[in-house]
Amino acid sequence: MSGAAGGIRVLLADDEHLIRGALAALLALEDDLTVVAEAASGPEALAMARAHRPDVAVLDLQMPGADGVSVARALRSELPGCTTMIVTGHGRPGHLKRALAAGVRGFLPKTVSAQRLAEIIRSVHAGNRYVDPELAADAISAGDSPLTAREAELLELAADGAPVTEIAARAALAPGTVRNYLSSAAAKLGAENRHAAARIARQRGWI
Amino acid sequence: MSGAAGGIRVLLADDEHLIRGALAALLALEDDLTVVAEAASGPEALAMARAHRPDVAVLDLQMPGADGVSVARALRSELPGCTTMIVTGHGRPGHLKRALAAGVRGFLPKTVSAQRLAEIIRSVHAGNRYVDPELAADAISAGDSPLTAREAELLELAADGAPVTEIAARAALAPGTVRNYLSSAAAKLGAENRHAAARIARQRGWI
DNA sequence: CGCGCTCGTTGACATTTGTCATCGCGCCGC
DNA sequence: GCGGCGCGATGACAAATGTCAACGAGCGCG
Repeated sequence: MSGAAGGIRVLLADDEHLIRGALAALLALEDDLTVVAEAASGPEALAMARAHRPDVAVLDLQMPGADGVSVARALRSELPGCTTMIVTGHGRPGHLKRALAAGVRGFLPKTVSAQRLAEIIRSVHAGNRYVDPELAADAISAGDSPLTAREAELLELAADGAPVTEIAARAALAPGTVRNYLSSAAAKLGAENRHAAARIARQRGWI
Repeated sequence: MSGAAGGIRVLLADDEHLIRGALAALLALEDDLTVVAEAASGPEALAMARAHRPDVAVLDLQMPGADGVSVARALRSELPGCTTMIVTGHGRPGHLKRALAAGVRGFLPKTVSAQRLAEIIRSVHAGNRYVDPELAADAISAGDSPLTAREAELLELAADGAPVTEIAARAALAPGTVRNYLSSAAAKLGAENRHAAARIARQRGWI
């Protein structure tokens, strides 16, 4: 099931051409790694994976269409033999949690070096897991989301600054109910108001 | 004043090791480009520029310490012979405007290819300017900030969801005054309230 | 100079938002 | 079955926020 003579077959997905191309060139220097496909969006990454059946998929977290975690989840069911890794610029604790739940085997920030990335690709391909220590520490200290499903949902609707009446309309709820949930969410997050709460929740990756 | 035998001397500043390293490797393949220094933060970029006096400085917009535009401004006065370029993941219209005001000669998103980047480096080094067409269109359609200095200042203080009283204290103003500015800013931006206004202003790069 | 203009500032008033006490519902253990 | 418990929902009340009209300071212009 592993790569052919060329070594480990890698899929690279990142919407930033500059980075993707540069990365491809750099990984190509490693004898045992072969970049067999590149993609600039979530759907494209999926299509490429179906067509080229890579051993390892290196996915950016933020891509147009579908984020890295969604792609990883889809790959897990469609191509069980393909190991997935997430690479991200700014890692939010919640993302890491969701990524691991989606079967991702590696999670690291873009601050690592290319050589380190190559090592990690080999490592996860060999069956190990790798999570960036700092991101792991953040995730642990941030802990689980204390929000109920309803609270998270309403907080997300409130995140763009919409007034309560609009949120109530969109959620088909009474305005008072909405206020109550948001108030509760803000209290749990230690925020002064729902807007600050939304910021915190987003920062932690909880919405 | 131009580069020595090695060609155009380039400084690369980006906090993402992965990208910076990969980019350096890729640019090194071009005969007429030499990466003489790399930096992972704003201050480091400045120090490196002072030490190595590059012909062209390629700066990421978002870096720890000081953003690319600040670095460009500092370089403009300290090393007039050094041409500056900004490379960014998500370009906001206001950033482009500020960058041009800071004397930046090139502004492009990370979605361009490495080869294109090399061409643009040569072009700006030759005295031309380059602005990504799409970013330019965004900037033009977004237009100038309609906010007065005070409005922008207070909107920025309001951006993290702080209550009005706290903003008033930080700005040494009466709460009513703060409300009035924020209200005015929200009206100009077509927002329902100050939080939505802050989002819009940030998106447009006006704060 | 005196005029009109804009910006910064303020307090009074209406509206929105946050807090609280309360109620109904479904679920689990006993 | 039934009492306790947590979640979802609601309205009354208090506090924060947004809206409005107004005033003074600075500035360009006839």
